Amino acid sequence: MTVNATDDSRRVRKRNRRGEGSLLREEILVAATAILERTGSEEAVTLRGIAREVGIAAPSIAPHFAQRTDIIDAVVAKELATFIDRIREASATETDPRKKLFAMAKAYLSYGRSRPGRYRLMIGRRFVEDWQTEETPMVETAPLLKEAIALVTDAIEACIESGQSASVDAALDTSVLWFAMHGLVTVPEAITSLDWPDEDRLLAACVTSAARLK
Amino acid sequence: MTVNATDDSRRVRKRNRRGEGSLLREEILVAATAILERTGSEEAVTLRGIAREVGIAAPSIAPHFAQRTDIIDAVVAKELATFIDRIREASATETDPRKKLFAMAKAYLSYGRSRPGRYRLMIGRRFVEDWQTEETPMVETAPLLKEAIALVTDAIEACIESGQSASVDAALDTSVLWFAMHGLVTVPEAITSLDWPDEDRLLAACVTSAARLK
DNA sequence: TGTACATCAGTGAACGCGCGTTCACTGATGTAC
DNA sequence: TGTACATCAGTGAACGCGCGTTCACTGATGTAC
Repeated sequence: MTVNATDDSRRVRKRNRRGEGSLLREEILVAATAILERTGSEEAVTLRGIAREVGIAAPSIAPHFAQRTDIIDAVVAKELATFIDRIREASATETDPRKKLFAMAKAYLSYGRSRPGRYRLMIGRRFVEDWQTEETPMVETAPLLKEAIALVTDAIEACIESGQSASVDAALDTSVLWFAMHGLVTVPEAITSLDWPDEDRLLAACVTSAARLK
Repeated sequence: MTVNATDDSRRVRKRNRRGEGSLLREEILVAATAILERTGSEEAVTLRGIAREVGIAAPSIAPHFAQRTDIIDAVVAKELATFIDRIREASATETDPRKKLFAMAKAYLSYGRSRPGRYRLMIGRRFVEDWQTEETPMVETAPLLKEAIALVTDAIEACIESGQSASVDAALDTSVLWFAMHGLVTVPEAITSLDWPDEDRLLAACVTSAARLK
């Protein structure tokens, strides 16, 4: 019986070869993501927990990430890139602006549904951070977000031009669509005591109302 | 110098008189709410932290709450009641259904803005809980929520009847309005790197689009 | 081709901290007589 | 009216736990000669 019982459960792991030490960085991020998604809690992503998952000693994380929050930041940055990719790809699959809007909304929803822990962290992070430390700088999200926002606003404008939308302010309605999609992803997931309408109908209703489609 | 330095910072507090021991229960809830609102994190609401805030020893909480999560549950239950009250009051201030909708939406937004920690906990709690423990029973939220939902659905239906709304499914659009309001409360608060439109315009856009007002 | 050695990748024990929880206790106060 | 005492409200020291972090270390491996 060893003093530290967690050693028993440590995964077998081969040390990286010389010059390949930075591979561990990726393993750390994968483990942090897995823990986050499993627990749904940012606080549950601890250095020791990650170390256990990867099969290393906890201090081995230090050369790769100075602070625990840097790991979270890296996970968020990676997830945001993936998320925006999905939106971009969805937009590219259609040419009709109305279909583009639906495709992007569907991509948004299925992303949020398939990786709820990461989605929540990505959209909700700053809130807690600022209040707790007042110092952690935010991941540079604005350029990527603006790209996705522009895709939606352009689609709504195209719908207005083709007479498919009654919107008079595409930028404003883009925000409304975002809000509605965020609610669609998070609210039914949280409030399970109610009978929600069918998800496809909710999705369609969010898009048609926010973009004021006729 | 005492061994436990936190004793030094403990608030001065008079013990309750005989038969009034349950007053401490209220003090515990007030302290838990204060910590939650200050930190924005449910995990930051610890028994020792509450004890420090109230000015008691940590074990004194045990007779009032068997588990830490019971305190959170009690805070959520209390907040939900307050929240629904605000919506109900807002609805009662107007007779015109269109104005009713705007009044309720405004009440929703100002509630969320003024007590963001509690709002997030109230709407987002089940998510984390289920994943972590699979056992904590949810506060009985359904009846209160259904009451507020009915107020909104009724208002949308009245708008349809008076020709003010183009909605064809008031219940469905009530969900959309909820989603949009939830997004309005939480997304701009979290994503501060973007320039958001004016809040009044966002609020108006959420209501008019979700309820399909003409 | 062989070998010495610097360096890289990571270890393991130890630390102090805050946490939830236990358990024997204390002292004020209401009440029975 | 006075007093003994049961009870209520809460204490304080101690526990084991998981955490982040430190620091001296180890042993495999690539490279210079």
